[in-house]
Amino acid sequence: MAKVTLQSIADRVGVSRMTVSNAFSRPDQLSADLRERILAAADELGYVGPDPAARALARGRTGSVGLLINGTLSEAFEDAVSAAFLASVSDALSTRGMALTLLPSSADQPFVAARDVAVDGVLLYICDPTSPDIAWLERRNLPMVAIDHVGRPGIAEVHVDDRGGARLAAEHLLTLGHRRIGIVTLETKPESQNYPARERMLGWQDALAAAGVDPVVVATAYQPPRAAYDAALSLLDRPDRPTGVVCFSDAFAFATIRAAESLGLRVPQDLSVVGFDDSVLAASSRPPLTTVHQEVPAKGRAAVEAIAELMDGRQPEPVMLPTTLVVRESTTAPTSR
Amino acid sequence: MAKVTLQSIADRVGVSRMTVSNAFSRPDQLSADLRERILAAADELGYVGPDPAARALARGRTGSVGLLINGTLSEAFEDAVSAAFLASVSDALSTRGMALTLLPSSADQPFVAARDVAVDGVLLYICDPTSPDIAWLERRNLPMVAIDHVGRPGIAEVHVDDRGGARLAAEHLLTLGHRRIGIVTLETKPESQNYPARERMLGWQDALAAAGVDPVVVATAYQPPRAAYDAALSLLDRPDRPTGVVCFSDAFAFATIRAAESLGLRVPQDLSVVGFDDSVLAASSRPPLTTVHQEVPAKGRAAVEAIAELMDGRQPEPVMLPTTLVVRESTTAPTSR
DNA sequence: GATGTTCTCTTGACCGGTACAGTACGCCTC
DNA sequence: GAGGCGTACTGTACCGGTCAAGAGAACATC
Repeated sequence: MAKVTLQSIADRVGVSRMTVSNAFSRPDQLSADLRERILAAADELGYVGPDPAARALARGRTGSVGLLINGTLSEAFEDAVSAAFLASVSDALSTRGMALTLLPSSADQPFVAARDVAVDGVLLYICDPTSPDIAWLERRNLPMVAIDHVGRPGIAEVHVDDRGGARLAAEHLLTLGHRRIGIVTLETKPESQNYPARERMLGWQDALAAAGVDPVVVATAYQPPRAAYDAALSLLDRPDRPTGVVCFSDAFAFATIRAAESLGLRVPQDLSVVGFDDSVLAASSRPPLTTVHQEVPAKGRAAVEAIAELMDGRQPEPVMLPTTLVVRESTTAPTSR
Repeated sequence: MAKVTLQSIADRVGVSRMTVSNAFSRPDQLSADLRERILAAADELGYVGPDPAARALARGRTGSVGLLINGTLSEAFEDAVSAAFLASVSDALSTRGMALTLLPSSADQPFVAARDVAVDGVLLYICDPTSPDIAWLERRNLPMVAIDHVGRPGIAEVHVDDRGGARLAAEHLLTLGHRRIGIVTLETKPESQNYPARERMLGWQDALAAAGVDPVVVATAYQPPRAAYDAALSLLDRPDRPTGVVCFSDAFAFATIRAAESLGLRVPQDLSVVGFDDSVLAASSRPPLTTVHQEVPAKGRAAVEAIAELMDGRQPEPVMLPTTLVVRESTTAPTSR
């Protein structure tokens, strides 16, 4: 059986191909009656609808937005926060009639998704700004929105108030009376600045410096929960261990709590722990985690909003979403010792 | 500035457009010397590479595979197991030079991704086999692979030995000496049979029936952890409560453990709990969860393998991956009471 | 009754590539 | 030196749509 195209339907009905195209894509351009007949004929011939690839070429839009993530996606998905972000992005896109295409990083592979996959715009989620993939995207002149990290000139931005949130976390410990405070965070390599890690560090330091407290910092390369656990151990397994710890994320906080417990310390009695992100697990963990809440779904929606504006030729305002402290049961006043 | 196409490069170098195309897509078709010159000219003109949309139309392949998930993606992503599956799919695809496009379900939306998005094949992950989206995909004649659920004739399948794994879980409790056994599982609506839920139920029943044990079943609509928690509560908050429980998933098991603890029951001393999936959280939870292990990354790879075979015109064998029991600390012999 | 207007449908060009069947030429073979 | 063959490049016909401008008829306007 020959392939069914607009032309075969047109021949069948006795109209021009363009009219058939309009029947599908611009119903207001023809009479309702004729449209009915065309759709009937199309159905009869087994036509499914305009071919997406052909339409993409003709229209200059593919109807899907890319998401670039550095490293393997496994890492990204295993984190509750990124998973929630992805979900909200995808949901927001679909209400606008677009799909989400995941662009794997091209590291050590001949296939360069950023060059070879058809998309109308790209969200940069956890990306090294110096990555060659971003360079490809720039050459393609694709609209880009950077989430949670500073991109380059010409790249729109959506992020959260990491610094302010971190400040709240540290101030919370200070207000409770803690003075020996530890920080368990992600190592920020100088060349590939992890924006949230840097900003959160600044926020903690803001608050601690204002109170004249000198924190003990342990930082780890990205590989929670194992690495965070080890880092936390090294922080806690010493005589002058902190009474309170602020952590880069909830995942880091959970690792820290496990490390504390393995040393026989109870949270929060012996150690107060503050997370960051307020992931779905934070409320139901034991003890329920005091953490900094960020609006992940709103972040996804804002990113989609921004990319849509760019695709329409407008220039979106940079977005910075608020963070708030959520006090649960993993923090309390230090016991005098 | 005019758009750079193969033609403009061809004019510049003084060769035919086809030769330029070959320089990019089939390097063996021209001399290395000329190819160099063409690439240099392309670079100079700011050419990025063959336009993906045009190439997709001409070649008849888009280079991306769709993933259809029923319901909002939020649900899918929040589950550690599906997230891991997605990650492995995406990684496996990228090594084959393909990207993954997420196709949101069309429920209550005018936009039908299954009809309008350009993909070369589709993975059906957690899909109602009767969904209209699948009907669209069938009309488009796209290769399809169903994961974890029975599709229809013509749809390849990849799943795990749910039934066998469930049997192992139940036999484990029986071997430990449990005789009052509960089941906390997902409700399977008759019309949209959830394949894993049904198969696992069969597996539990296989083992329990063979031992002459009549389980107490509580099933819940899909909305863990809250619904699973409530279901588990109703199971445990009675005088003749079970001493051991098998659960649909690790998430259900965690909910069950929380429910038990809220009633003052200790796991495993007062209640043994077995999960399913062996998600990343199972080993590090407290207590570490006895559960049924399934090879999620292998499942992703197998699905990609199958879709690739279909795209090559071959017919893949149905795949069934093994499951194994992983005994940790959430189960023990029942205390006589 | 000449002059808009609106509604419907058609015409022709174009989107930016790739497939396939040549053609031209150099080299080897006997 | 005719025939055969491999290499390097070209010509033409698609792939299956959409856009923008135009043509013809029906209806309204003055």
